[in-house]
Amino acid sequence: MPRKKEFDVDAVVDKAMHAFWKRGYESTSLNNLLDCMQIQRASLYNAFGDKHSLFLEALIRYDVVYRRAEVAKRVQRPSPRQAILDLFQDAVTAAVKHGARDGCFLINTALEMSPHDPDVAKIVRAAFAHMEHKFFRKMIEKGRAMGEIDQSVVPAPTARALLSLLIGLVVLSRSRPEKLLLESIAKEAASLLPPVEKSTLDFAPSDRSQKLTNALV
Amino acid sequence: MPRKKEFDVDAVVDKAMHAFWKRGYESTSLNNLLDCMQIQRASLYNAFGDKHSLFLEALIRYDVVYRRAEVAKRVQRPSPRQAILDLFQDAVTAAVKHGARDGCFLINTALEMSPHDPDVAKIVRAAFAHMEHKFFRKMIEKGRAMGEIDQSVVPAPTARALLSLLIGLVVLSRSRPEKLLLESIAKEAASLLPPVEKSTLDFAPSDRSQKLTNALV
DNA sequence: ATCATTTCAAAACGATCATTCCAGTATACT
DNA sequence: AGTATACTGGAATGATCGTTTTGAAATGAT
Repeated sequence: MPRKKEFDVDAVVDKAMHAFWKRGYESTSLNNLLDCMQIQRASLYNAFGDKHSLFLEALIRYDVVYRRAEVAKRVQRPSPRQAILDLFQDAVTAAVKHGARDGCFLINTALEMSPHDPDVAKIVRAAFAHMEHKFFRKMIEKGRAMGEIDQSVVPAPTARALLSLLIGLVVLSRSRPEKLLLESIAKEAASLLPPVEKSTLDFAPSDRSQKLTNALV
Repeated sequence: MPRKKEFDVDAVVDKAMHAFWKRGYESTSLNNLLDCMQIQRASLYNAFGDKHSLFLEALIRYDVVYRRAEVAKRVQRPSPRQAILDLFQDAVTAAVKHGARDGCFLINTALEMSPHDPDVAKIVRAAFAHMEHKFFRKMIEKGRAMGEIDQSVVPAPTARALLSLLIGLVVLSRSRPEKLLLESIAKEAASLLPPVEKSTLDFAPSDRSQKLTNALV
């Protein structure tokens, strides 16, 4: 009966996602979207309803395809502590690389729309929570259990601090994409994750004093 | 010869600032602005040129009146370390307080406009740099000199990390304004600023292990 | 072949956008 | 008094916004 759809829905949502990612919601016009998506007006309204619904689909797609899939890969890494530090390093590399200055779609959206748009707020909240619990906290707990991260590191608050540090890094990268600056932030993440102490002392010096400590034992 | 201006320019820029702060640049229409500023169209264009110029004035005013004046007050505090921690605590309090959910005008703008607007980018860059150098780094150096912050804390990278942590906190507060979550981030700032060790050991344990360390001496 | 649906292409909708222009009036200087 | 300027209150501009509608061609199942 019906004629078959002639475009790949996922593919055009992906294109819309990149358009919204680059310019935000308000600054991306329907004409911009149609140019990027290479479909007709009627097709867009038929497939997605309206601009706002399309945006939600694009945002969810970003969360699922870009963030959660990425997290799923990284959680399998053998060293949880290194997985966290690598995430920071990769964020720096991505921010510095030419042409990749659009930051994070979720963070951009969190500021532009979350406070005024409940639908968006819900997605953003869930995405941040996922990153906090399913990556940072999980990796810290795993690292502690493996004896790779010191027991003095309390998983929940440290996970939050790492998320906050990462978000700050991404925000800063949009106005100051200098590798040195961003890298020194990434390095501070390590300070929040002191490795287990090999010394016989029953307390844990910070990562910063690690060298001196090792000289003592 | 000329008739005197009948409105206080600073006062109307201040009102425009709050309008832009709340909704961003694109979502704030001329009519919105006129309603908030309580002046006529002609007066706005005569006094400021156009919307974009008005925005720049509003952004500069926010930086100078809100951020730099605030920093100027805080740098005079007797305890540099406490001044930094208080800044975080105050950020949490402001974010949680009802009706104060608009975040930071500079951070909002950094994401909405910086990548596409060189004029804005310049102001934002300078504002972040001011916060980093004239507050965080300066306070760390002062704290080290006073013997309040451990010598193992390297001022420049730690200042950057604290700025990043603060920005992350403010971003998160817009989608997850839960006091407990934000407070635990604020507390982690202390981990980056270990106080000087009173023990006879010549290395510095982290703030986290402070309690155990004190039990030893 | 018929009919439902999707496609393409374009026009048209009403609303809103930033900006300009206008006439009329009030104020402050020479 | 005269004149330059800033005010008020609108109207008007041209552009763009998101969305709806229209009409014709293409497609797929009964």
